[in-house]
Amino acid sequence: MKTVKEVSELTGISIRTLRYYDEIDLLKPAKVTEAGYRLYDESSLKILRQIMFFREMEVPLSEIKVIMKDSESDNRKILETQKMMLEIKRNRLNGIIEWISDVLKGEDKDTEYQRSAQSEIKGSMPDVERICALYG
Amino acid sequence: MKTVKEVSELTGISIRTLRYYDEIDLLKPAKVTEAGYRLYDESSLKILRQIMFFREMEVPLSEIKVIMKDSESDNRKILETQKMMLEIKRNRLNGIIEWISDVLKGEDKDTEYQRSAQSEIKGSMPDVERICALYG
DNA sequence: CCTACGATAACGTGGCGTCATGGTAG
DNA sequence: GCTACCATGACGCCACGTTATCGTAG
Repeated sequence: MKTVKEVSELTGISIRTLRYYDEIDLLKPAKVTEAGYRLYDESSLKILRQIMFFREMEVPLSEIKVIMKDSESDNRKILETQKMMLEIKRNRLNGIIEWISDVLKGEDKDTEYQRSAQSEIKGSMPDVERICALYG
Repeated sequence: MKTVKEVSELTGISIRTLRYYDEIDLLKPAKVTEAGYRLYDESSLKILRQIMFFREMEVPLSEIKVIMKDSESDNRKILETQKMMLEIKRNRLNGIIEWISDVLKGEDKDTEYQRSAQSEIKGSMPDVERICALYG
């Protein structure tokens, strides 16, 4: 049985968010103590990780709730749904990456994209650092 | 010169959002008519598409503003930043897909994941339809 | 008794959606 | 003069972050 702080540290989900998920009946604690303390078990963690996944896929919490209820305790079904979503997303990414690569190639020959004042890779791209900090 | 509705239909960005981006100085219209009508040109559309990209990558609008200002008119730099972000994301997706595949394989032999009441692929996975409608 | 951690209000924020009300272009 | 579009408030919503205030476990 884990407290909110322990779960938070294990999963990266904030305590506030755990409270909120309890409030909207998305993830109820496995037990609540006399004093009202939320306690989570292993099964809670598993559900929470699935919630985290769908959230990363930008599925609204209301929809996640339905999914989790529909496929209640059918782990394989959830995993297959997740795998499918990931593959769709990866394929889309590959498409965009190819497209950008083409544009970058085309830009060297100045096709359709006007090139800026020589580009010259100035300052080794400070943007990249910003993004990595945010995103990597 | 395109009106808000035209831009909205071309890009899928709502009129409200265009107004909001104007309001927060993220994307100002190229011109404003006497009567206050917002008018956008080709360059506006290009910028808007870059904004859309970063938004899809979950970069907050405040950060997008900085990026767009930093790399002002340096198209190649923005594109390279975007390509890098996409590759990072794709690689992460591949990792997760592999992981799920392993879990699904392992589950057949009942390793570590308890299998649900036989799974039996019931109803050809209604979740999948939900997700596709939302997500595909 | 102190400190670290728990709880519940309750208000704030980002990124818009959604009216309501009124001006404008063709 | 009608209709389709434009504008500006202003309030609503989701998914939390952030105090503020108070109880509790060790």
